[in-house]
Amino acid sequence: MEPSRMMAEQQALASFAAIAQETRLRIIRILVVAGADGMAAGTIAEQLGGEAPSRISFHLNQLEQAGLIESRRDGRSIIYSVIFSTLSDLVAFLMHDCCQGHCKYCDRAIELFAKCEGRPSD
Amino acid sequence: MEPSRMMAEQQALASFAAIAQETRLRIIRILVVAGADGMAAGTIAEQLGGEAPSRISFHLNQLEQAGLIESRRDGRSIIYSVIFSTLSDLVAFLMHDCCQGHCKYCDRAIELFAKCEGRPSD
DNA sequence: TTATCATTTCAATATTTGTTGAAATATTGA
DNA sequence: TCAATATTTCAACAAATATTGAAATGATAA
Repeated sequence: MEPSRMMAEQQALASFAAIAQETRLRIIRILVVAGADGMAAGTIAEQLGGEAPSRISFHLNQLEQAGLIESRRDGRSIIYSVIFSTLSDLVAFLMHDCCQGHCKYCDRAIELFAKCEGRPSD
Repeated sequence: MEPSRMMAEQQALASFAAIAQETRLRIIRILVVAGADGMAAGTIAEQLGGEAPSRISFHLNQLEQAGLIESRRDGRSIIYSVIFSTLSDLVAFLMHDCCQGHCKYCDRAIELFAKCEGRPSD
């Protein structure tokens, strides 16, 4: 993969920092399951066991700043959803760090992974 | 992949925190290139541009605590090397978070990636 | 047109993480 | 043994991150 298609290091660092936190990793997992529909902030908080709203809001904001999730308003609620391409780029970045791009298995694995992006098996 | 073969969440959190730092990410990359031979702490510090030894030592320790690298003494030097299996498990963990394991592409990608572990193309 | 609901923002505080320089430890060679 | 080398450990400090509760914002419904 050419460097131009690789996630920038600063973006990768921000993404790793974002998911290196228990609550935020749980949020990502919840949103991956929710898929393209996304989920309201309040529903996420509920699934997390009713934590303080300001706390959830703080972590949602961290994830959004890192480019891992995005939000839209729907009536009173704010709906968050995961940005699969960022997650996918992050996996590819980590793979390349691991094998330094001189392994045919990784290139093929990245190629396959790019076809996924959270969609169910087809 | 069965949950039993999956990296534990706490291990994943520790690994993400470890690589979510510029100096440490650079160390990982240097050590991936160094491969199985590893590299002495001083040589790593040199490649990083001659930072304070205590600082490098601090970050090497963080990476070792997270299970991403290991060390052995060789004379006066301490040689660090990357633990490819941890890196590889981390990629697999992130992939599963992304697609929740219901995607055939990911399963195949993980299978391929497991064959790599930093070895050059063969 | 006010009350309520969903969420964010803010300020205070607590906690964790990173940096620095000096001193300690371990190994080797003179 | 003594000096030099390689690295870690420690204590002090600085900076970044997380939590809390209260107040502010924005949307809807009575």
